[in-house]
Amino acid sequence: MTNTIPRVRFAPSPTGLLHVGNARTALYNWLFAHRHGGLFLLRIEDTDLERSEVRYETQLIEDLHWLGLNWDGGPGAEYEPDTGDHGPYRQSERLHIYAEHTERLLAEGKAYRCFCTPEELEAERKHAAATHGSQVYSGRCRNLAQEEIDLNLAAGKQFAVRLRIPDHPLRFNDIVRGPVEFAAETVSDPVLVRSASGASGGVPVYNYVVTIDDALMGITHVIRGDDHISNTPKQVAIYEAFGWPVPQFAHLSTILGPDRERLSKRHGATSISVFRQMGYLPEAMANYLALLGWGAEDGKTETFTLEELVPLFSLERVTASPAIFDFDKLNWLNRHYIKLADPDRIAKLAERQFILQKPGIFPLWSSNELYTAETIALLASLDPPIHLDIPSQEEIAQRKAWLAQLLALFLPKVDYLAQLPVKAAFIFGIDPDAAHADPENSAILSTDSARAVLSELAGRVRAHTGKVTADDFKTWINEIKSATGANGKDLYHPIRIALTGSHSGPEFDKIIPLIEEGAAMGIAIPTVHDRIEQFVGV
RNA sequence: GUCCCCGUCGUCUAGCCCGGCCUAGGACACCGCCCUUUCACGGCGAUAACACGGGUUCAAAUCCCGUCGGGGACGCCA
Repeated sequence: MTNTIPRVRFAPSPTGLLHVGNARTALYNWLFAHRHGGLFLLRIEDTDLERSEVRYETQLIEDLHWLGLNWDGGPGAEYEPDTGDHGPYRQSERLHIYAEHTERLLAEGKAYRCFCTPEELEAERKHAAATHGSQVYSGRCRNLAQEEIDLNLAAGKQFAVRLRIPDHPLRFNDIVRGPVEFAAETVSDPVLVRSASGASGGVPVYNYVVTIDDALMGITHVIRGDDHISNTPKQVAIYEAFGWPVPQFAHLSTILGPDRERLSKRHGATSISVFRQMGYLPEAMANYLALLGWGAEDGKTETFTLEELVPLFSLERVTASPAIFDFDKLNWLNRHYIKLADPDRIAKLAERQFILQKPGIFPLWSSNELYTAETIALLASLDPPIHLDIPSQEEIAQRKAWLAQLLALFLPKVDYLAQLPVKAAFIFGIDPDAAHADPENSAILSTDSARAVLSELAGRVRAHTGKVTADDFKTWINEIKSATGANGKDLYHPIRIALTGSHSGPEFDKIIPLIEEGAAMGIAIPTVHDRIEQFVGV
């Protein structure tokens, strides 16, 4: 065989949202292809007609693109250099191909018809579990006489097609784990094609089609999850039956939750689209996934872009042991990339979180610029005219500047963007009763000094007219300091509680303008005056 | 139960293939200190691991065997 370029594929089934484990598999395939100048294909494994849904395929493609991955063939590919030779890329569209191959195996005696009913097989399995434990198919239909087969067929008996597993050990090379060998006796004759009854009747089975597809698509390296290891000997037998070369395999270890069980929804977010909605950045996600089961050669570098990853990546360096998904480390990377990211991009994403969590604060219009002056004028000139209540460019700019101020204060406090409205909640008002009731707060507020500080503050706030500036506030604090003798925490804590509901938070210099300017531009925020009045009134 | 895979700090990992440079390196988290009215950010620092038992060898995290522990597969699911 001549030197062909490596060809890899990611072959998900569209039966649910893209799980982080599969996303990592996709990423490693992508990295491998790019590292070696190979081709990366996306193939949709939709042979389970009952569970496959188109919307999952659409979502899958979107999630993969979001992560920064692209592919050279398959649905959503940017270009398809070899659709003619290797497509289509949905298994449901390849059924005729599989049928031809089945005929061939049957004719050559490498596969046989199995007339066992599901009930019979179930009983066999139960019996095996109770007695010897090895749940290998008995091979009852393996060597039926031709007359018997004809008789069954004539009687209209349903049959599945099974592969005859050869009697030598089945071996393959795993780049991550080294050579692996299965004794023939431990491998069941796998069903290749389902029997005719049922919704998926007559449809070939995953293990079979995956092998045919991989072979026909010229896949040289099969990179997938390690839950497929025990399928591999069956697939090797299929390659052999057809006389095809067996590709290299690389089985990636499972991703576990903190309790060492397979990562699942009860551990928290597991779907790429959920992380995305929570406000994780794709570069953080990709970087984290790359690190889960792989490490750079220097043993030190941990932050990379996809482009930086490409020349460093190699399957030989992929870890064989299972990895526990560490949300803390993901968060660290996300914070890291939030700091590096273009502020406008973060602002847009942040705004979306506010729109979803605090409707009315950032009306939808501020996040898009769809309405140009021309559009507005055109609509107004119609008969009857349509008037859009659109704020001016200045107003929009104002709000953006205000958001930028807010982000400067709260971005350093969040792990992901959905936390923003929560961390900044006090800006939009506090519950004075709850603030008083908090045990830590009430301890601070119960001193005479605190009472004096707040009454001094209330007096000054009442006497003041117009916007309170950061300088005003600073002056007041100094005055209160000399009037009451309070200093340090005794001085600042009560004031901070009155203003924000908590004794800790960003500096007054930053909070005061944010509150006052926000209120002035029409955002529903209680002013400093209202806050203090309300708080001391309780 | 049978088969397969895996086992270095709490977590992700470097080192393992090609024994000595490993009194085992980095990162996240945790803890402490500094900065700071406070919180966060940032800076500095500390604690912390070769699953266990046998070999082989002058020398083992590294090679061999066994034990234990964890995970996966055993479907006419993918």
